[in-house]
Amino acid sequence: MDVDTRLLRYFAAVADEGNLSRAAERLFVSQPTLTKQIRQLERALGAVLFTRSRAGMALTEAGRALAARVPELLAGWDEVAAETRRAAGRASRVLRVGFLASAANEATRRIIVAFRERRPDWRVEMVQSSWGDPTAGLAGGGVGAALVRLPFPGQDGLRVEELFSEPRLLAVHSAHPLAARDRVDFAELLDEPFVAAPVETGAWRDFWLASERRGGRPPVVGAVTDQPDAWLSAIANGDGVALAPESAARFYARPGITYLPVDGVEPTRVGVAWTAAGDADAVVRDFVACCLEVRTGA
Amino acid sequence: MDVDTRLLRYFAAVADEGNLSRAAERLFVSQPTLTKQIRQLERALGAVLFTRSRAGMALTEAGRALAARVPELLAGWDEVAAETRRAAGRASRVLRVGFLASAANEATRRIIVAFRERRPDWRVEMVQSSWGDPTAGLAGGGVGAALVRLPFPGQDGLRVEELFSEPRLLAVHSAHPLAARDRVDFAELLDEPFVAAPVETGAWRDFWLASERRGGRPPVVGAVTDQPDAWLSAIANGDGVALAPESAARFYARPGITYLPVDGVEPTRVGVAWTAAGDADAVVRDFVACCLEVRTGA
DNA sequence: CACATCCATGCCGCCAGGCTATAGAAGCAG
DNA sequence: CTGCTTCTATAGCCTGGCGGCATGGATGTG
Repeated sequence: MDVDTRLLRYFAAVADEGNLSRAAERLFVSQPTLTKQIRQLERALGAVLFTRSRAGMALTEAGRALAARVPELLAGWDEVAAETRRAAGRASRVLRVGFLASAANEATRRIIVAFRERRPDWRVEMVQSSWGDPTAGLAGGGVGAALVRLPFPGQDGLRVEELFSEPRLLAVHSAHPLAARDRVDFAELLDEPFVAAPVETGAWRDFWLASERRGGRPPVVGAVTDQPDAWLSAIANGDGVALAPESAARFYARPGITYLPVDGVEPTRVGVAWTAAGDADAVVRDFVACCLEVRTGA
Repeated sequence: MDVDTRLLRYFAAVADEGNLSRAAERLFVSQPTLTKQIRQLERALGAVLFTRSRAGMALTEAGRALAARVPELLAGWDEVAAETRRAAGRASRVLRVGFLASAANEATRRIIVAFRERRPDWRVEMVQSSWGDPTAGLAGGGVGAALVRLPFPGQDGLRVEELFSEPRLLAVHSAHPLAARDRVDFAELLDEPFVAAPVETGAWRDFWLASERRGGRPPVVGAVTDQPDAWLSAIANGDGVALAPESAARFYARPGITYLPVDGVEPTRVGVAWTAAGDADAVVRDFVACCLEVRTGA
């Protein structure tokens, strides 16, 4: 029989959560959709996978058998898709490099120029990711290397080299009372609503909320965004303030947004990341070498 | 990204055939459908998988990378689905037994009774397959054992025990000139149109066409069917004649069909088959033991 | 007993998979 | 050289599936 990996992901989420409503929320679909999709998978397989009750969804023996194997199936497909993309890139001599927001700022250009000098018959294709994926595409296998902001979830499973750091500023809408200040201390911001990254980005979101500087107090979240333009709009609309790299004042200068120096928060660090498999790839190694070369020269 | 195994099967067929039109025919979809589905897979992956030309579809480097891995992905899913079904069967103490047409004739009943005596808390669920699948469901993993007709393609990869054999008769429609005969020699039938099984059943179809008794002459195929009722209809309609097990005169007695003894063809052999994994399954072993027990008593 | 929470069903809208018809390009045979 | 064949691609249409919302039934909780 045929199956869509989407159905398998749905199944895995329900198996993991033990509850259709929570799994639906996690998958960004409605609960009736999920109940119908799970039923369809059961019909297609000819096996009951869950027992239903007010307490939620408990796996049956067949369900446990499937739950044990589905992760490797999904991972297998992801790996094959990634290898296919890598093969496509090699064939067309294109290195796909993932990035978030402004990547490595002005250094990005110098890195690409250096790479072109080193490998004139290759070109770099910059592939933007949302903040929902702080690995900038590495996790999904669609890119060979990525320019990232540290720290981020999944970092431990990747090769990472820090390139440089830059101080962080506070971004506020221009009518905000703090906009007239020369600088602000983070301690003054504990009750300010913040524009945050999605919850599933974990440590990355905590970093940009400066959670470890809040003395255990939870942040006030005014909006959640995962792309720069949405983030800028939320700030300009007064939904919240945000910590931003210093370069944002140059790369994201926007009417209605003021950037202020802020004391009491660590600088943000920019790095280059790649997968362990990239170690065996001379093209990826060359790209990383160019990043490190540009770092030294900066 | 998500993918449907149907798309991967389509890709594999095109990769194998090198031609959309032939692959479409093999997959029982139209050529425009296939061209659209392959394009969609390429868009989803972000990689060109084929170069197109009047000569057909040639794999690119990315296509070759994918083609190398897709069979194991598809086999992996099939195996997981089969294991899930087996787990479901164990949980509900149901042994699913595949069969074709009349299974093991009257012996079927005796086998099931014997199995019930041996394992009173279990039951047998008989699962019919079409002749398109002479393994009677074993290949797809939906059954734990199967009552089969020998020989059949895929047999070498399974465990098989012959149970008994029976002579073959000729089935003709009652207005056929041969219907009045007491018996017929196969040599007289070389120019008769035959009702055949699907081409992809290979050796099984050859067996039922008695191909090795035709001195190299290709059979005349009047119709192709894959289920008993369609087969009987085709014979009764005069589309062709067919070799049939002797038991067909009892199990498929039909107005308008006459069964005649025929000389010059081997008898048909009935067997029980199961997968190598079944050796480790005590329930499957017991079922096979019951089959052998009934064979001895026959 | 009222409410909350869980899963299931019904209905609707939109989109995807499949079809037929047909077009364009290119190779082949006469 | 021309007509035909064969290959893939596109357009338009139809039907079924995916997803939503509204709501129902069952059950646990305060």
